Amino acid sequence: MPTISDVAKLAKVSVATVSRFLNDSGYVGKKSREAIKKAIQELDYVPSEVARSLSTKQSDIIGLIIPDIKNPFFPELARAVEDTAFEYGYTVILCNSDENELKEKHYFQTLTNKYVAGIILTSIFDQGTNFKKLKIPMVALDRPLEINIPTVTTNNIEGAKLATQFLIDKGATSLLCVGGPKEIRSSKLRVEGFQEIIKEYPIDSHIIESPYDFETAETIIFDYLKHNPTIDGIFACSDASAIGALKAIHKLNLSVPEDIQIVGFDGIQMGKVVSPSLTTVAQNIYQLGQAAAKMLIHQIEGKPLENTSVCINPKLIERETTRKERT
Amino acid sequence: MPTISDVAKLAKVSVATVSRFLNDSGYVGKKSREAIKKAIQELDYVPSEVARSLSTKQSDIIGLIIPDIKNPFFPELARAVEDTAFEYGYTVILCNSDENELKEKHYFQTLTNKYVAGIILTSIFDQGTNFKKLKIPMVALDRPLEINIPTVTTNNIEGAKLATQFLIDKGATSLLCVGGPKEIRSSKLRVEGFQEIIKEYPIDSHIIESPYDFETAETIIFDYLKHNPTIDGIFACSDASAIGALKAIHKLNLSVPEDIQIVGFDGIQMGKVVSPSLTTVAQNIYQLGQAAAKMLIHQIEGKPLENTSVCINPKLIERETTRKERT
DNA sequence: ATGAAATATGTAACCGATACCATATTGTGT
DNA sequence: ACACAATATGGTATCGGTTACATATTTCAT
Repeated sequence: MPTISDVAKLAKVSVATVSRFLNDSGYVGKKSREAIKKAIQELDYVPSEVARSLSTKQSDIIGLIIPDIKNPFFPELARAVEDTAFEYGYTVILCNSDENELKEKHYFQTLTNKYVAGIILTSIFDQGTNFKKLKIPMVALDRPLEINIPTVTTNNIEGAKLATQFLIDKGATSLLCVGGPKEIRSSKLRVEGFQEIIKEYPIDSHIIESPYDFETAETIIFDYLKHNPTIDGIFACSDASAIGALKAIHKLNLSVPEDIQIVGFDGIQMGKVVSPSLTTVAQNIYQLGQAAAKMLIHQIEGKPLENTSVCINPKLIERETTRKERT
Repeated sequence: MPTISDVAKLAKVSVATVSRFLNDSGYVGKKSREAIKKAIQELDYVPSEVARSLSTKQSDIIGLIIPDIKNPFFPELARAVEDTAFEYGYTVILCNSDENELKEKHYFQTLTNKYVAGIILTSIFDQGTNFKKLKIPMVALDRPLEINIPTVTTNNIEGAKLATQFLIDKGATSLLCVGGPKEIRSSKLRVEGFQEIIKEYPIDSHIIESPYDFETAETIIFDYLKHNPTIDGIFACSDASAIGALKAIHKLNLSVPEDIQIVGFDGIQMGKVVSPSLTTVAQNIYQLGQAAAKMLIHQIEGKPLENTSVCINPKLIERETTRKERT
């Protein structure tokens, strides 16, 4: 691999001049410019990122910390982040935190030690104190944090309202809201949205909590429905629990949407594929990731942020777990 | 951030001694050892990976090049790789190649420029010449390459045989094999396995090709089935196309498994969730990723590889797209 | 013509490690 | 006690860039 001094030698200039040329900093004469261009071409020279990082204390790596790439929500997000990073010449390190605070801290340590340019974080912990110390550009994704860093989220309240209103419009009269783990703020907001609509109607409503995975959700919902047979509409705060609900209802020998209607939240691929296919409040996951990556890169490159936080409106996708007509 | 020389100063030794201590190379006296330990503790010192990389021309980063993390097969794989990397103190850069040769090359360039310790590659291209030049530790994952590098794959032929035999045992008499894109070697092998079983039976068989995504698969299979109504068993070389098949059959107003039985290949999550749930040849995806990562790290750390290639046997999971009893 | 400003370029310190080489000290066999 | 090996440690070049500073040349207004 050729180095900057190889280029300098071939172009008969100093390394400083080559460096100035590469970074477009300071003056470089026309002749030198040409000579350097030729030398770079000839040697097939690419500057060493590592050396550059050591010198500038900044690499072209972005850290992406998410709970678990296996969770169907995150692949698309990761893809969006990687695509955007790629477009701007950055590279992505993938970190699965498992929502484990220690692991998350460890990643912070590792990433800063690599002089990453920035971090995109989907976390339930309020790492406030940690961040401040680091002062690396950062964007919170999907789940708003307490501390004041730029954030990209879906409009959770609005989405929940959409879903709840839709269920009511389709004739549901006794609603169950399946919330996610209470540590997750976005889930809390979705429950809030649900409540806001509910309080405007003289309607029977229930709220339960369940983790975001189908198996557990299925069990919990199964039990709850068994003891509450009046329920005829479910708003699940995640598609995963919606799918769990679907299975639970099947097991109870009830049918969807005739006996119980379901609206999920997230818009993961799987929702298309289950049957009946899932009516859901779809987040624009790709857009979320893209927005976060762009915001981060803007920060990194010192461009002013027009918005310190972005809130993307979700869209209700009507599929088969809700009725076609108002009953 | 404290540096090695801060530690040296505090411990009243030279940086060389600290370095020797850190890397356990060369002699370090007992007194120095203690002093250094204390200094490190006190300063909360962590060696700079970047500086180390520059010096040794090797980082603790592993590059993972896959076609697309959105493809449901890869999240679990990526997770396995990341987990294993984490366990051994490595970090993973995620690269989505989109099976685009240029993009893949670009990633190779970027990764080597970062002095990555090794690369795990799922590619259809035979980058032989590129690799040789780089001579970075490398492992081919899932899709065997022509060139001779360590490889981790599922036993595709065996899996296909399992599936085909199973369909025949369950009474299918006219089989359709839905292969993947012909550039993908694993898909070719699955078709081969299919053929090997078929030729032992006096059975009607068809082979078609379809990309690995449901929408397209659905269309292609729909058309094919319409013109070939005798078909009563489908072996799809991917779960994605199996799910496509499922939908196509529904559209034709036929039922699964009564009219047509289906066996997929891959064992992705989604297969559990569709209804009827998918009988499939499940790859042990996590194990694949883990094995690949371990092999790579062994190479990196100069440990001898006991096997230059690992072939993991898949397992047939019987669910609802095949009949319970032989007809 | 002249001095200030703008342009052009080179030297060398620095980023934070590693590792080669030289030197000093200790241990061991005879 | 002496030679020689083993142990312990430090100095410093090096990895491949960036950048502050010094110096040289050109441009240009007055």
